[in-house]
Formats: sequence, structure tokens, C-alpha cells
Amino acid sequence: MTAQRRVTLVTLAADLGVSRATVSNAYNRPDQLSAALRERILARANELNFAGPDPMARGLRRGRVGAVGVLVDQGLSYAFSDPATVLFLDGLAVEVQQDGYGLLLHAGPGGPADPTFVRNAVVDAWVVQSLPDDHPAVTAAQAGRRPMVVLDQPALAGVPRVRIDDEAAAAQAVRHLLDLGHRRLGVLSMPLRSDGHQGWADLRRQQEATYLVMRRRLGGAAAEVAEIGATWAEVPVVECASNDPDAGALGAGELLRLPSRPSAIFAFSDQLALGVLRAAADAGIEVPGQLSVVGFDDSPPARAATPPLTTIVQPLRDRGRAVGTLVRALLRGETAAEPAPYPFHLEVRASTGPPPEHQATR
Amino acid sequence: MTAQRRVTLVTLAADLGVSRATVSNAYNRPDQLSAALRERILARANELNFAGPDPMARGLRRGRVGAVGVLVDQGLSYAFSDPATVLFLDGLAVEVQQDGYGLLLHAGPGGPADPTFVRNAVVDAWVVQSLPDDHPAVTAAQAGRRPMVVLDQPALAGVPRVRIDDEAAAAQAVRHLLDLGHRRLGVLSMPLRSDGHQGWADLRRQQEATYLVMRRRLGGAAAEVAEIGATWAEVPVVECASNDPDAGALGAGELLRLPSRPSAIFAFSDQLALGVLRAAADAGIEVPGQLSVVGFDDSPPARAATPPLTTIVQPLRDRGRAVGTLVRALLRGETAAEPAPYPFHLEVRASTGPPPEHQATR
DNA sequence: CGAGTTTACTGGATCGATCCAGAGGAAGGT
DNA sequence: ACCTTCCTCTGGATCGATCCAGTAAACTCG
Repeated sequence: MTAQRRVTLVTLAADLGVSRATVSNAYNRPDQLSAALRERILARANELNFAGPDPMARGLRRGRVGAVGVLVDQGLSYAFSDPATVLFLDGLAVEVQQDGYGLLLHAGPGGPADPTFVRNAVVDAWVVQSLPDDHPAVTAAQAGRRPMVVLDQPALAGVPRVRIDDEAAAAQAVRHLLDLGHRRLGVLSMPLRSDGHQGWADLRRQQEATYLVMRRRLGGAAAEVAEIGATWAEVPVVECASNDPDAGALGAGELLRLPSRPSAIFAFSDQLALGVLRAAADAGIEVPGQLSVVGFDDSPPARAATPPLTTIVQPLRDRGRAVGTLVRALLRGETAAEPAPYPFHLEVRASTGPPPEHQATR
Repeated sequence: MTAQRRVTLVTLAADLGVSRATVSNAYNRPDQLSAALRERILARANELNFAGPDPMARGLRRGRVGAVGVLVDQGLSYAFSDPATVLFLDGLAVEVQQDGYGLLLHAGPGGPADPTFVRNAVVDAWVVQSLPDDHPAVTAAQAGRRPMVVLDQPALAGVPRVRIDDEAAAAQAVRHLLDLGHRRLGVLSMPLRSDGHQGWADLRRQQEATYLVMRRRLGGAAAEVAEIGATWAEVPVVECASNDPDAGALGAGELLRLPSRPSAIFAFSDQLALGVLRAAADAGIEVPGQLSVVGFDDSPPARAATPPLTTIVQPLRDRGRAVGTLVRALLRGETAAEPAPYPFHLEVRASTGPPPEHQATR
């Protein structure tokens, strides 16, 4: 009949005639009280339906809530639809779980998290996964003065970043195509800015891309093209509005309808490359006989595709673990040095071969 | 030179010579103080690098931290690899985001969350997505006396559950196959218990399944088989250790190697059904000519498969939203009634047809 | 011009725990 | 018998905010 207050440490302590510190110790420091009393406390707690110290209050006092906030580009379903992202998150989750941290994900319908939510989020640290340079959510997260680690982009002063040498990787992919004899290249890029643009990206748009990784890859590809004396400005670059096979197929369609059709397409992600394969199949273009395709990431579907994709291999899950390791170190109060770029390599599979014009001469 | 304490409301208040309540109001109730003072406070906050009230402390006082904990079966990468789960999470995330909540995911390597983490998790509510009846993490979550909503399973007294009528859905799928003339059926089930078993599931194991949904679907299928006077015990049921195409292909292999090979396989998820398609293709068995396949879920890959899968359509993202709506209601203090089962239907596509023995007579 | 209302701001209580210095008593040593 | 050490247990301070009752001043109005 009495007004039923919530059961807390104090309720229990009063009920048992002990101090609340003792009850707290029963949960957190079993060595600080006799086993008998501890038993009695836990038993009574059970009777009173007390589930243990409130995580929130503990969080405030201890300064740790057990959550790592993750900022991903676009909505959750987009993020989750890319196996590369999923593997990253999995590696990250497994790693931070070792210290009892979970992942907190915010997601608007299609857009990334609102800065307001970022400011109000109860987290111990932030992980940023591939956001553009100027993203407001990143700024908001930085204002919170909590440990932070970035995957790939953006580059932030004083914030460790796990990445590969995207410039070198792109160069290597292009070099592979050039070595095979290809001279009519096409590039299929992920978004260069987050404005939903789908279609041609001229030099200016390339240079002004707010996604650092895209600038780097374009730069690496351009350097390699210049190497053989060709002009980068003549290489058609199509930007996809999102990173999925549908957008990739759309973009590939534009490249394949060019009067001077590319004999090779370098897609900046496997998701897009899968779209290229689909577009080629739909148009009756043989891969690699009439068209070579190179991807990026080495996500599982790339291996399983028909034909299996030649792609840049970057250890996706390992990079997630690496980010997790850095987060854990920062949360322990250690200062994490900027790690060296992660290793990568080009895995040549069946989606690339010599261009049609060379095949007769072999 | 002085010991640099963290900047808090008090620091700011002292610095400006106002009360901390006023500073708090500057952030939370702009109407409670003059615009001029508010400006002054915000400006000074900026100078002192104060990012706004600490979310943790606010969480304690307000009794709300803006996080909904999600319990999923198996590890994150498994969960995320199933498009059905991803769509569910997306719908859920979008819905709870409207009230500013994010999703907190815990994940061990392959296993679901440890009860300890559940007890310590700083969340406002729990969402349980398809766990077995007796899962310790669920028990731990219930002990926390926070709002809770279940998707599909387990059924818990007093906890609203979003689901479809799995018994009726399975019955309908089987009825479809029987109507086509199939008499040699095979069933490919998701895990019946979380013991990693892969292979035949006898009647006893079927009845003792700890996954409610699987019991229901098996029951629905059995009832329909009994309807035509056949014996359920003679229908081969293979259980897959996990819900992915690889396990599905493995299980399908066992069914397809039977002396009396089934002419139709009912898989309890599209993920498994995709595995069946692959196994059939590898074995040179035509679908639907020599083998009919029915899936469950209507996930995007089911539509895109070759041939497109006949499957039970349940609105995946909508169910996520429905769970989110219930969570929001509970968090507002409303009492949410157990919702009616969600609608479903059988979508007949190209993966089912009459059995081989009937085709000649047509 | 005085009563009533509105506006702007304050300080104490509170959310539910953990930390830490220390009290009291039992055990051990000489 | 006295001092020291160890083991249990305690109460006050604290984490960083929000809530709420209340005060003083400014404004409204017949």
C-alpha cells in the first residue's frame, strides 16, 4: 500500500541494516566483506527484485558507461548492406567487447546522425567510419572531448586514423590494367561529396571532393595514367550516388554507352564493381573478354562473383580490430600513436585480362 | 598552472557569476532566461571548451540515456549477414531515432551477449530479436525492469511481441507444394537449439526445439502434411547450424543425396533457400523442373535469385518499425498491448512448379 | 499607486551509485 | 597486558547534471 519506490542500494541497505557501501561492495568488491554477509545481501537483493547497481549511476560515478559510439555514413540499412562495413563493425565490436564495451549506432532515415544526437549520446569514445571532411557530426563528436579513432577519413589533427595507402593502392590497380595493355579506362567512384550526385565527375569536382579517400584514389590513378604519357582529363569518371550494386550498375551503364567504350573499368569498391558485372551481363558484354573490371576491398561477394573479381585486398575485419585496439588503448588513458598504413595488395582473379584488341595478336 | 579540472556547469557558473541552474537553462530551457544572458553563457562556454551538459549526468538525473539495447543471436557479422535482420534493425533504428534513441549492440565473437554485459549496459529499453526460450541474456535483461519488446521469440509473459502467425505461414507454404502435386518433401530448418548441431533432426529434437518460431513452423508444416493423410515422421528434416547460404547448401546436400530424393524443399529462411539453390545448381538439378524450393522472409536476395524464390513474405522493415513504435510507447510510460500478428502471404515466383512426375501428364 | 502578474534568476534537494579515510573489534606477537 | 596488524564495515564527499519551490525586480492595469 505504501508508495512503491524503486529498489536501490539504499533500500537494500536499510532493509538489511547495513551501509550502502557494503551493499555496493557485495557487487563490486567481494573481498571487502565476509562471504556470509555477501550471501545474505545477494539473497535479499533477489527477494526484493534488485537487479544490481544501476548502470547509469555507476556510469556517472565511474566515468565509464561501456559504449562506443559509431558514426557511419548514410542510414543503417545502407551501411549494413555493404559487407565491407559489416566486417569492419564486426571486428570492432569483437575487440571492444573484450573490455565490456558495446557499439552505439544512431541512424536517421538515409542520413547520418544529427549533430544534436551526437552531443547527447552517452558514450565513452567515438569511432568515425568514413565520413567527409566537413561533417557536422564529426565536429560535434570532437567537441565532446572523448577519445576518438577514425577509419579511413576524415584526417583530423591528433586523432589516430586506421587506413591503407589509398593512393598507392589505386595506382597499383591502374598499373595492372595498363600492364595488360588497356588504354581506354573508365573509373567508377563512390560519392565525392554527399550531395547525392550521380553521373560524370569533371576534374574540378574530383579535386573538390570532400571524401579524402576518393581524392587519394583519384590522385593515385591519375599519377599512374600520367606515367605512361596519357591524359587523366580524358579518362571518364562516373560518380555513384551511393555505394551499392544498383548505383554501380547505373554508373557502369553510362561508361558502357560511351562512343569509345572503355575496355577496363576500375571501380572504387566491390559493391560498385558488382554493379559493373551486372550491367555488363545485361548488355551482353563479356568479362573479361570484352571488359576488364577491378574492384576495391575484397569483400566476400567479390570472391563469389562470376567471374571472381580482381580487387584490392584490404583486411577488413582486421582493420576493425585495429580501430578497436586503439580505442581500448585510449580508453585506458594511453596515448595512441598514429598507426602505420595497413598493408594491402592486388589480388588478380578472373575479371581482368588483356583488352580485346590484344587478344588476336597472342 | 593550477590543476586543470574538467569544465562543468559549475565551472562556467562560477566564471560568469551566475547560478548553475541558469547555465543549465541556457541549454535546456531558453525561455527561462533572457536572450542576452543566454548569449553570454553560450559564448563563454565556447571559449572554455565546454561542449554542453554531460550526457551521462543528464542521463542519471533525467532517467533517460537515449539508447535501446538490442539482443541478437550469434555474432554481429552473422546477424548483419542476413538481410532480414538488417532490414529489421534499420526499421527499428529509424523509428526510435525519432525520439532520439540509438541502438546499442553488444557482440561476442560468434556468441550472443554475455549476461554480465547485459546487466551493466546503460540502456533505456531492450529489444530482443529472435532468441531461444531459455537464453540467459534475456533473463538478465528482464531483471533490469526496463521496457522490453520481443521480435518473434521468445514469448515472455507481459512482454509485447511482434510476430506473424508462423504456424499458418508454414502451413500455407506446404499447402502450396502439396497442391502442386509434390509428395516427397524435405524441410531445411534454422537452428532448433543453440548447440551448433548440423544435420538430421528427429521428431524428438523437433519437439524439444528451444526456438519457439521453429517449433511453430514445424507444427504448421506437420499439420498440413497430416491433412492429406501422409506421415510427418517420414518427412526428412535437416537442421542447419547457422542461418546462412553456406549452411543451407550443406543441409540441402544431405536432402538431395537421399535415396528417395525430395521433389520439393521448404527452407525456413531465404538465406537457407539460397543455399538450396546453390547446392542444386552444383549438383546439376534444375529448379523448378526437378526441384521446387520455397523460402521464408522475402529478403531482397530472394527476389534477385535465379530463379526468383517463391517465399513467405513478411514485411521485414515494417516489423522493425512496429517494434520501435512499441518501444517508444513503453518509454513514454504507456502500456502497450500485445499487438495482433502481422500479416504475411505466400509470394509464388519461379522456384516452384509441379513435380517431375506430373510434368509429362500435362 | 498598490495589488496582481510576469519575467529572470537562485539555491537546496535529488538521481543512484562509488570512493576513500577511518572506526571498531578480533587476532597475532612479544 | 599492551601494541600492531588485519579484517569488516561505515558515513561523508563526490560524480555532473536537472527539478522545483521560491524570491526579487519589473511590468500591467484599473
